[in-house]
Amino acid sequence: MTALSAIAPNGAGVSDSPTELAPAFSPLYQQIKGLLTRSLQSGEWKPGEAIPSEMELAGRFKVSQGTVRKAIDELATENLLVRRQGKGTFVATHAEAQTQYRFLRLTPDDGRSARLQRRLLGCSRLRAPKEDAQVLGLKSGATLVQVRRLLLDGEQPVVLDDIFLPGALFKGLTAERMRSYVGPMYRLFEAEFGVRMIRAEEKIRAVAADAAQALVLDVPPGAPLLSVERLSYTYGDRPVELRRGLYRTDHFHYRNELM
Amino acid sequence: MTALSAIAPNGAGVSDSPTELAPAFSPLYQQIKGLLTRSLQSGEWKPGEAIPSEMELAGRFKVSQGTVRKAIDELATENLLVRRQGKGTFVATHAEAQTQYRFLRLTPDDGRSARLQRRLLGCSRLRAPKEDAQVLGLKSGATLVQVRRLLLDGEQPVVLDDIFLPGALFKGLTAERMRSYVGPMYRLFEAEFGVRMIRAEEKIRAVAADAAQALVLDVPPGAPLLSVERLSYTYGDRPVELRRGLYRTDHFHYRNELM
DNA sequence: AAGTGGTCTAGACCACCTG
DNA sequence: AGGTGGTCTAGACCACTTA
Repeated sequence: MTALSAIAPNGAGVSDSPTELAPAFSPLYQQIKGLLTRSLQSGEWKPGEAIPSEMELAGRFKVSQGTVRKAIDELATENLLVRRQGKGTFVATHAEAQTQYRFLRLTPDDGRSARLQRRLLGCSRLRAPKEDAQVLGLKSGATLVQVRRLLLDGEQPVVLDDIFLPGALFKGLTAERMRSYVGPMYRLFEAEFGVRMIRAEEKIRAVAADAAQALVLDVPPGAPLLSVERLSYTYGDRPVELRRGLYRTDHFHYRNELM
Repeated sequence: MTALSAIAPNGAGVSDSPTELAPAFSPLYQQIKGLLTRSLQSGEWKPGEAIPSEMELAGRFKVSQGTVRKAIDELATENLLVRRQGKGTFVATHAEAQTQYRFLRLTPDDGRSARLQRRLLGCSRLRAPKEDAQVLGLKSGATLVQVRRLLLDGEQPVVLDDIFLPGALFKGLTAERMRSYVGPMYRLFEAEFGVRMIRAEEKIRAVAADAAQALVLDVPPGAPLLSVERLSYTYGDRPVELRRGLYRTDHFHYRNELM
């Protein structure tokens, strides 16, 4: 029997009093979705790998193909899975060119497709300040890895940012390791540390460059910069990365689509 | 017979040579989606109204309910339709509280749910500059309506923006009409002019306030401001509104979700 | 009770990819 | 040719709303 057999058809398991405001009803495909997510989370299927076919999963879970399909559909629109007709369904990854810089919304004002270069300015450990610990769901004083870096368009600096990661999840992350790595950071994170970034929230403000920032970004002190604070989440909506970035927007802009 | 009867099952209508790179295959539900979109576009079903039930549409188009359902599903995720279990499927609108300020991404830094007040600073007609005409898909020199307004949080100005609309679509739009209207602009546009905003693209930059802007927004000249340029689209991906806004981000921030 | 959307099934067939 | 995802159907039943 599968894990599903324990769940009553109407999801009546725990709560059966209609006075409760609990979910009280969970469609089969949602339960399947949960099981699939758990397999992703546990690393049973790794980024880039194919998951079992719809038919096989249907057999495993003792439901029809259509039900599995609907579960996979939702995971695909959430960018956890990628469907490829004729080939299979794959665990999403930050490896492919298409999804590589999915989270970087900075675009050159002209149509160019600039590939920004990375320059590491520092990598150190520190005790998490109360506030940072809180947003990352850590105890204040927990160890953080801080990575400071610069992104350049040719010779011109464009982005200066600090990346904060829970030390417990990123043991062994060093400047050397990152310098020798070509490709997006998020690819390194998922491949080397098993932490895959799923979604992120950003808070954007306009700020004036202070003296130090101005120097690094090669702008006059007081120049307006875009401040971008990003909190990234992994499976199960667990926050695992905090970024504070400063973007020059004299030749680039942050593009966004509202839907 | 319905409009569908003219479409061969394999979409083989026009192009049948496999050497072409044309779509060459369009699922039934996509065709249904197109027909539904046309009905929305033509105003057959107005914002807020219910569209026919799935069964009725299935009968009209001579397809199964499941196929209609899939078409509606996609239109619902694109926010063109809203499903309400037990009641029906409705044309989306900017009227409801939930979707009212869907496009305004500005949020107070503390958790408050600030309701910004609108103050109209001007409303005039002008000939479209070449660039503006181009992004709006108009001939340069075409008439534009320009609306300048200020959004305030209590006494404090937060947003200053200019709205540019094609004059041909917004005949009779006056400052009086807008002043007497309570509720979101986009609600007025869809209710009074039949122009419904579906989605938008924004370009965001950090800029320094010039003297005039600083005065209106009550900040020192040179203060950093968020520049937000928005191009809004209606049915059929036709651009119909250009906005240039300046946001104070000393107590607010632009929030964004990356997925 | 009747009507609506929401779920689930079983089966057929199509489009795409690979060996 | 055989496997995978993608489409479509017909029918059953469930959940929610309204009258």
